[in-house]
Amino acid sequence: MTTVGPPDSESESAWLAAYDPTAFTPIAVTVDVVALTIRRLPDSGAKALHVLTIRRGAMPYEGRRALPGGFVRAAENEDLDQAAVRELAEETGLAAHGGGESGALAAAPLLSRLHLEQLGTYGTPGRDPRMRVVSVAYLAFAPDLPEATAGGDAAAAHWVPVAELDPGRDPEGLAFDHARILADGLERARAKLEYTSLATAFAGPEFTVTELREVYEAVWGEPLHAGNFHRKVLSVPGFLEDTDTTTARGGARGGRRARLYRAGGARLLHPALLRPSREETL
Amino acid sequence: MTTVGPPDSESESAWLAAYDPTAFTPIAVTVDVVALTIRRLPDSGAKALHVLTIRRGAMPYEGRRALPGGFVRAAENEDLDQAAVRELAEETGLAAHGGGESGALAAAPLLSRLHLEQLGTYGTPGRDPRMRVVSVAYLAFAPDLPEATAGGDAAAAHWVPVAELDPGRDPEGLAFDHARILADGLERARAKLEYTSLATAFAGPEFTVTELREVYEAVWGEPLHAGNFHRKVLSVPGFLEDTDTTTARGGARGGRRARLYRAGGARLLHPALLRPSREETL
DNA sequence: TGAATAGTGTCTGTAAGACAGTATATG
DNA sequence: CATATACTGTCTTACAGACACTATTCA
Repeated sequence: MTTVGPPDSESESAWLAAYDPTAFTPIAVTVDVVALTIRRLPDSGAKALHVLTIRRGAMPYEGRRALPGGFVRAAENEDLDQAAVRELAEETGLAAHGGGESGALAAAPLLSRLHLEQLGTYGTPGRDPRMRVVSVAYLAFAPDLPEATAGGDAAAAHWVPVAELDPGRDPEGLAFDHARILADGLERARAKLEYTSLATAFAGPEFTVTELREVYEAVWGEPLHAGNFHRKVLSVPGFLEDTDTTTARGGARGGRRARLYRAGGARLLHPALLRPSREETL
Repeated sequence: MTTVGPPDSESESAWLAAYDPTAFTPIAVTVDVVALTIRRLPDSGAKALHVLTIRRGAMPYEGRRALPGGFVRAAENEDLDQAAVRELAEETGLAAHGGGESGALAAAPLLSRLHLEQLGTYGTPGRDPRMRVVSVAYLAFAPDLPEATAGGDAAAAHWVPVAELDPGRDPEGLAFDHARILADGLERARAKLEYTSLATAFAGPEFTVTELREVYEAVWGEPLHAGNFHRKVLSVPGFLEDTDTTTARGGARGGRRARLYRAGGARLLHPALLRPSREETL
């Protein structure tokens, strides 16, 4: 650290006025993760979008669902992205909960197909009743992950269908402002499917066009025309790459075998796959 | 503030382990603002996109350009958005620099047509050599503002054509990671022009189609076909609203008078106005 | 063989871009 | 009138959605 002169409180060039607790109101920095995956509903067997939630084990909002998250470990020089990966790994139990700095690294292989991006930062005073907390929210997409098992905490982590958390259907709602964060994350995810190849992050390394369509249907929450979808995705350059293989079997009750594809190199889709809805939404 | 039990360091439900300086590495929270406007270049007279910058008056990066920004005033319960507006108002001198909590409010009338949105959060360890700083970046769009005058600080604020800050043309570059933040802000602005009515935020309350086209050309940095642009923007429902008036005069060297429009109610454009570039960008 | 699933052909309406033309202002 | 600027017509190509059709596999 370089030593600098007098404070200049109006710009980043200032020294923190702080280190004097009487003049400095601390702000805690946390990360929260909206982790999305697609899994079958236990009852209907239909594929639906799920979000990872925990049960809070302490006040406030004790017993309520919340998004996984926690403090950024500034003392360990932890980056924001690292903190998000670490929290996700700990909550899903996908990495040994050995704690310490190895957490994020140990998770790397299992979470390798994970897509992670920053969603936004939520820092309204009062969003946490205890103190001033600024939370950097992340959005994570992953292929179907194993049932989450709580890390070391008392909190139990579970995949919950996003439809169950819909305001109105959910009597209690998520803790803090997490309902808002989730809503922002869902809108971001829905929009990104339109013009990026993100949907492939929800699928395995090889997938059929039908499986890809089910991803779009689960995230957008509406059925798509199978035939037109098929022709459209194959016409986008660089989106899908043919593996020249097919599934081993057709449908359970008959049906043609489906061709297998892997994600192509394109990250931006031209032309885009626009959502059918949002018409006359004036 | 509610009193809670023992710390549970893995989730937001924890008390800060801190207030004990030996166990707590503080993180400073700041806001930085990418403020964009469109003004004529002094020499050519052409309209170009400008960004607001200050000259740093203290180490590190003393004398270098930087984005305006500063600490969030946690002690005053300041919201992140408020902090961004306050910093912008102070740096542009658009509000009395009376300081204190009235800063943001006093700026409201003058900055009323301002569009402000969160851009992203930058918190990589080491981005500020002095201490750990997490900065929430904001993107602001405004019609041509008066020449910025430094607030109370020694720093001088100026509108700079973004082309001058292009890596390669700019020998020294912006301080900290502000070049990256600016690049992210520009890409966001360019993308948002495509599918939102944001361009009208750069224009006055009433404007011609040609003025609107100049906004798109300045932000995208490439010429557009005047005729096709004209027909296209008028075909988007809710984008433009006819005022049934025209400009007082035609062009300086002859030419028809242009019809005046104001921004319509639509915030999302259907169909979108896609950038001509980005073709075969595979 | 019948049903289920995968994939294709074709038609229609909408929209983008190229380009040329018309309308109305200034000097 | 020459010229500059605003605006419109029309043609071609591309793409989205509707719908019907063919292809292949399973029980």
